Amino acid sequence: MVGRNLDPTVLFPSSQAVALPHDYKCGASLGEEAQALAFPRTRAPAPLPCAGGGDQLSNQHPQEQLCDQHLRAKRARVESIIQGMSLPPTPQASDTSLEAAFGHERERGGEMPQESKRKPRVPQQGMGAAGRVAPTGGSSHAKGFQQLKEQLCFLEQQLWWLQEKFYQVCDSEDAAQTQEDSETVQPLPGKPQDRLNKDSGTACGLEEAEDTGNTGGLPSAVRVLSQALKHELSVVTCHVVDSVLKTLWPKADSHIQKQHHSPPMGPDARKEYSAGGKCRKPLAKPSAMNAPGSLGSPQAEALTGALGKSLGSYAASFSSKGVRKSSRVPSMGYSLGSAMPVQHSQLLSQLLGHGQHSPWGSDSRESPSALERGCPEPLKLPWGSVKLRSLIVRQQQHHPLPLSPASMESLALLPAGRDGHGELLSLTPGQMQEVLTPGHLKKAKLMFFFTRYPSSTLLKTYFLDVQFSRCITSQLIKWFSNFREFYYIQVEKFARQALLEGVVDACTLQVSRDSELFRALNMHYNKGNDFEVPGRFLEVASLTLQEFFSAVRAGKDADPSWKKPIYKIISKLDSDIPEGFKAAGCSQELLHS
DNA sequence: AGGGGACCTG
DNA sequence: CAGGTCCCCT
Repeated sequence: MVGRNLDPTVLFPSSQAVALPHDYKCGASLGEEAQALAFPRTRAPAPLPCAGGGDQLSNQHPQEQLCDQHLRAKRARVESIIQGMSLPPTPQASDTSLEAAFGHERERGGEMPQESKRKPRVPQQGMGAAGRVAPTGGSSHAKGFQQLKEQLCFLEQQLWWLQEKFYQVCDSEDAAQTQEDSETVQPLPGKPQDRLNKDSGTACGLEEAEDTGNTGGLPSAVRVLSQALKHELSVVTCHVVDSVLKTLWPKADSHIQKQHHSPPMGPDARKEYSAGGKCRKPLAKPSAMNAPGSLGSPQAEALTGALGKSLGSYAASFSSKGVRKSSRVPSMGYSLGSAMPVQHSQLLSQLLGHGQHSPWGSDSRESPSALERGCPEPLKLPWGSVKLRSLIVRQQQHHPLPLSPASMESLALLPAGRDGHGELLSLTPGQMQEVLTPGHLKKAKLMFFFTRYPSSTLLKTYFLDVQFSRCITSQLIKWFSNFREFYYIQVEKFARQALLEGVVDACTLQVSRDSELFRALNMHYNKGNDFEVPGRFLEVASLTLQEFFSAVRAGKDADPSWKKPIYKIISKLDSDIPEGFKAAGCSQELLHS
């Protein structure tokens, strides 16, 4: 499936839509920035109304003064809103200043050419507390707070985007009016700061646009439209702000407390969290992502593992034993509290008519269950994407990039490391040791239903996602050797049992799907019974049983190598393996099915 | 499930 | 010698 890679332009297909000024600052730093950007230098250089800016103001046209005052008042309101949103939830947390928290982003902002500032800059919800390398000791408390800030930032950016969206509509209407300003101001095109400050007063519907004079010259119909749109925008904005305050703060407290009482995501905690992922999943959209059998889960878990392990915080695997038929809700264990921003981004996307194709890339992944389709398309990625994925994971380790939960999700869709747990060990260059995973084992077991004696060349063609080495090859060979061993032991056991039970005719020994022998074999090779065992296997098993029965009855088992003729017979009964097993990543999916 | 050794074979 | 098989053991 194309589009699963992590090319930013793919991750953010409508990056223009989410484009935010690169130098946009979250939280406390916003005020300063907004001042600088909101007011053209040629006008009042951001004086406070009662702080001695009077001289400059008095030089201005009375109407301009009025306008300035309005603008300043509105700016103050917006700033207070945003600062309020960014305030630390607890006094202890206030020592981590937002300035410091986003300092690196500020630095980056200065280096970027202005046009590229529209690059989407979404905070790393997914990495959050778990995936970030905390430079300063990094107590879990601080991490939690840091993450909250990032969530805020995320929401704020959506606010900006919302406003920009609105202005895309209004721009054409405003063009005539703003042109006269542009002669003195020359604002950068498409800078939301400008726009925000132009219209920030309408936030929460406190005032309407006509006060600002923005719509002064417009025809009344356009004006009505403009006001209606602004009103809608205000309502949406209010909802977002409200939900930030309502949803985030209580959560913040609980998280921070929780983090104080537990070590950062030990194996047990990880398991708990994975299980609890169901509950934390956003309720917003029942479609797509919450769909039972959605493919998000296993890979997401793998990613969770990758991220967790990237911290070296734990080394335990947590292979899911979930049953496929039960509605396995994807457990997006990105990190603490990540569900909320996803929810909001989806909500906003829908509000803005993006539907499933949200700029956060959380496209629907509803699809038939993995085995019905053979192997899922996200897993049919070429090995190159694994490298890409590892690259990104590594980059996130050292230089965390702002990745939204949804983009982390996309990342999760890439095949994890060979081990199926996304261990970074296998992602590090030089140590790119290919390892067979539990998923590969399961795949091999299923393949055993078709072939008992696969050659190494055959194995190579069916484990395309494995970089074969001498070790890998012998490991796989060994697996099948073990499979055969178990298989023959079982068959021999049942053959002897049949003999003891007085079976006379070997031909009466048939292995059916409800026979004990089949159940024993199926239990081992097809645990979970989520694979339709081919009828051919039953025939082979029947024949094996008969051969063993006959041999034992003939007393051939006195010969130490009495099994070898049987092996020879059985080895000729291999059948073709379905092509579906060739799909790269199939093993990953099988592991979780 | 899988490690390891003995043994066979091309 | 490498690859493969079998057997024993944990």
